[in-house]
Amino acid sequence: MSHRTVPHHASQPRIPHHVVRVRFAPSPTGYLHVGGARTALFNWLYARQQGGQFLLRIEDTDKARSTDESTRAIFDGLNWLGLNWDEDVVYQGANLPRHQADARRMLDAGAAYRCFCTPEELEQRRKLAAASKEAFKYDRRCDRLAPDEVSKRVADGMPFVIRFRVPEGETSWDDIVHETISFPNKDIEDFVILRSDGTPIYNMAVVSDDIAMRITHVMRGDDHISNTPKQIQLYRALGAELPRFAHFPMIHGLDGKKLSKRHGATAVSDYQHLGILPQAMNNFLVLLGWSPGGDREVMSMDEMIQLFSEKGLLRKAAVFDTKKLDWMNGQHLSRLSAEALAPLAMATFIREGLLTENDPTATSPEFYKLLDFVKERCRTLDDLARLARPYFTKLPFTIDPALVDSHLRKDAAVTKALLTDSTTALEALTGWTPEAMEAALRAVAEKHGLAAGKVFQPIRVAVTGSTVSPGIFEVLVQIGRDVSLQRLKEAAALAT
RNA sequence: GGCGGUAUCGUCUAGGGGACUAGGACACGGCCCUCUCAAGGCUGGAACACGGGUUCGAAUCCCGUUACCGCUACCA
Repeated sequence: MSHRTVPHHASQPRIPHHVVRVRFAPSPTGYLHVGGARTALFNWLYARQQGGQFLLRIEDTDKARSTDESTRAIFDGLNWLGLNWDEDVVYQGANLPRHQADARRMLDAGAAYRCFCTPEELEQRRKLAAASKEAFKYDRRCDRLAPDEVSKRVADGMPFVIRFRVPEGETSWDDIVHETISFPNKDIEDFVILRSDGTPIYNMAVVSDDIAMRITHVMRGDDHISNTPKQIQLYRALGAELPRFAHFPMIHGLDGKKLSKRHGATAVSDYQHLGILPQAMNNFLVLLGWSPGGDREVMSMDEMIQLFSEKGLLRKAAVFDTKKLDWMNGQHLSRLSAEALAPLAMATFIREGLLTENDPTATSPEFYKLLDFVKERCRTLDDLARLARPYFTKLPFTIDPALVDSHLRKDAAVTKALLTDSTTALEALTGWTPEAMEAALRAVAEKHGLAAGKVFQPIRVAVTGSTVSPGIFEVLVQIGRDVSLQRLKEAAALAT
């Protein structure tokens, strides 16, 4: 049986055929999860590198599961990641008339036929096949109906679906990731393209939309590999040029199973709220299923665009193990200039009460200096806010009671003496410089017969309220003379 | 069950017939640096699923087995 093509006369916007057009087509049935984000990222990188277009299509045809809230979550996630899309968002549900028209064209051209079998009958036959351990495949009985009989049933108002008649032969394509993949057509059943209520089935809607959107490269998860031969048949029957296909490997959970909610944080927004930088998230995701080759790992967005290649695409599913994400975030955090980091850290600093909306200090040289001061020892934005807090000297300052006990009240007498001597020594300084402080404080340590660290650590706790900070002299400079001395005195008072 | 896909350290990966006593990164251990914590440096343990071929030679090519994953709806 030879397949017939349907003339394609819908008018299309004129787009040079060499321009790459890719799309991300999520269904709005939940948050944007990391697997979807990775697919979006790959498409975006490819488009940006090729100077093409990255389009967004919301596949909202499943009215029961789709929500506006999910659509917003997808927008928010993509925006946060910086994966900006071109042109208007396409809502699949709005294209129903075209989906129906395309199905109709195939029916009229004889590439598809009406099927009057009810879901119940089909279910029955499926069970029967399963019982005798046979693979069920629709037996085309309705394709053998006489034309008169078909007309009669239609006239009688009998409900029917439209099935695509899969021609004989073999369907194969040159996948960008997998090279040649091929399916014997005998293993593809005559699939439904239009339901009895007139709405399209997934494969129908996708192909109709991808043709209309002039998609040149369909790049998606490899769970779509077995949909591809069906879609290729549809392209052919519709007389449309085939896009190139790329099937990316899946992302699995730690247990090797398909990633799902029970694997913990899988929404990109989870990581946003955990203080992860968007570029670190992208960097981490891009390495799941792609490698630039060699030892390259930490990359800026621009570098990713430049380096992204078909050749580096992997075929094996990757396990989503976020241990490396924290490390990667720390790398990006320290490499970012304070000016670039400040806006990214804004939300966290506001949440932690260090800044307010539109705070002028957020763009001040002092603030940038502070970020540079602490960023290297941070892995997340939360770390950054925590470490920066002691230097907001206008804010109330308290020392964690647990630290008061462990660092000030333990050996209270010695600690008190150390703190008061240090305070006196620092007060006597003519210049508030690291060099002068170091000399003075090491002298204090010597006087007490202690290692310098034994003096520095109580001071650190006294002035930062923490056991972790940059070098203590720089800390004292950053905090300033008056506040430093004041905090030292307060800490000494606590050491009893 | 049928069809399709995949298979290198715990994890992410380099590797595309000899350069492999298999490299890097995360994580873990040790050491160095050091006023704490990071960062950084050095270092240790840790992998080519199995079996057949092809070849002078295979992690790399072919076949099979096994395991895992996906699809198998009038879901997307």
